[in-house]
Amino acid sequence: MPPAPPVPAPAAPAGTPRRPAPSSRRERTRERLLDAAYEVFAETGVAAASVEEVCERAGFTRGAFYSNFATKEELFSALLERENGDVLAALGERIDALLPEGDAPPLDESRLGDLVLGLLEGPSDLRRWCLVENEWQLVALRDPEVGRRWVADHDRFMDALVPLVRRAAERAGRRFVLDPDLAVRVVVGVYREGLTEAMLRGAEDPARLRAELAEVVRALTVAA
Amino acid sequence: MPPAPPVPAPAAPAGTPRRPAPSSRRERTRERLLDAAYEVFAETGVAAASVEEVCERAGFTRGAFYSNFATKEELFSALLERENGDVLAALGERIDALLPEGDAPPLDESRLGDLVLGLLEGPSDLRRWCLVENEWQLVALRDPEVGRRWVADHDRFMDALVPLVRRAAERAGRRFVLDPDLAVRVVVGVYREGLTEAMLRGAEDPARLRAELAEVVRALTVAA
DNA sequence: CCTATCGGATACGTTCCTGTATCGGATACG
DNA sequence: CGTATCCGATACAGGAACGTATCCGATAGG
Repeated sequence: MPPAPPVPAPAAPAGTPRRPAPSSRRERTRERLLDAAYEVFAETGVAAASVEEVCERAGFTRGAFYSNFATKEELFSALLERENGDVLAALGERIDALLPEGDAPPLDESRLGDLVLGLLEGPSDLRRWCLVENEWQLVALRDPEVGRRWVADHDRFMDALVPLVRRAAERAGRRFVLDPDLAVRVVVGVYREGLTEAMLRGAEDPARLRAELAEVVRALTVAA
Repeated sequence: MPPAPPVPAPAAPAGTPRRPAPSSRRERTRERLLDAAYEVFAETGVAAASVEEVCERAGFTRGAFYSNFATKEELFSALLERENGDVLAALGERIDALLPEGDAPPLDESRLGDLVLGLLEGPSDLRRWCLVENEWQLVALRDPEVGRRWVADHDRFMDALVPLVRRAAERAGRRFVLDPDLAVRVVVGVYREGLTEAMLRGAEDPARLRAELAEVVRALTVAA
């Protein structure tokens, strides 16, 4: 059997229109392995996933994998690095889009929920990202090494988010009645919790979540 | 080799002083298998845990396991049932303890954080329970069957908690400025998040968490 | 005390996955 | 166009965990 026709890259499975296709051969296979890992890890979990399954999904054999990564954990780590980078980049873009430099018309209080959603709704495939992120957290809770990285990334995310939320609140003519840091954590927590609960209840309806977020933000702020 | 001396039950590993030791032989081994599963699942995760490891930890061979459970998933399910029952029972007891029938002296606002902690601080080994619960949620997100059970148990928990929190707030002379249901979810969310973050940051200090909870409760309520 | 049943131990065969060592086609470069 | 290097495919043990079939000591009932 000839070395398997290179499989014309599964037509970019409705994801990652953001990343430019890398040029070198090695990078391409790495990228395809990461794509496959993203799918498989989300479907079956990291621990239950076999290297074989990931390779098969990517259209490779294990030879390709062991030529690019030493272990499954290293693959997972690389995946997190890639996706986290994307999420932060997307967050930056959305910050610029939602709150442009020039002082635009002040925000309506009733649109705060939309604003929060607009900020947090990062990854294209929410379900996948939610699953992998939860898994990541669990791994971090067990492995101190991973734990440190989780903390670092989490801090980075918060550092990007908090000042933005303050600006948004100001522009909406509101002020948080809590430590802003804590307030952001509360809102993010509600968002995450609401998301997973929606997934579990099978409700694809984001309206409820938006309303709840708006209510929480309203409750945590007062007119400045 | 004689059928392995029954190993005098590992001296009840600092947990479950609550359950009375069951009498029949079968129940005892079941119980010991569940204890071991609790440990192993928390340490390595359900997926990564092998039936063998659990049996070994319990002082049995796989024969005992397959005589009591069909699959690892069934074992996990039984474990959840047992622990969830304990958590709910403990919650009920704490409700009675913290808010006895007769109208006691009204609560100080500043002690709300303690109250919340007192209510939520259920299981003796927080770390273990946190890990297993997270794992449970992940399994639920992937398996609709488990998902339904998660939702049911979650609702049951909330149904027990919400009226209590309302009473507590009343007795403290405060009123929620949100839908109480949502408010409780917010507080529980902050608690959970704070807990896992504390675990990840290695801070065993519950003072910070208590302060944050109190602040959130204060922000979400007004004097009645 | 004797016997029947139960429950856990033991001993298999099987399946799946891993990791390495080697081979051969593809790509880059002169 | 030819050659060297790279990189993924293939082949090969080895190991780990699974599930079952069977055995035998322990417990309960008479």
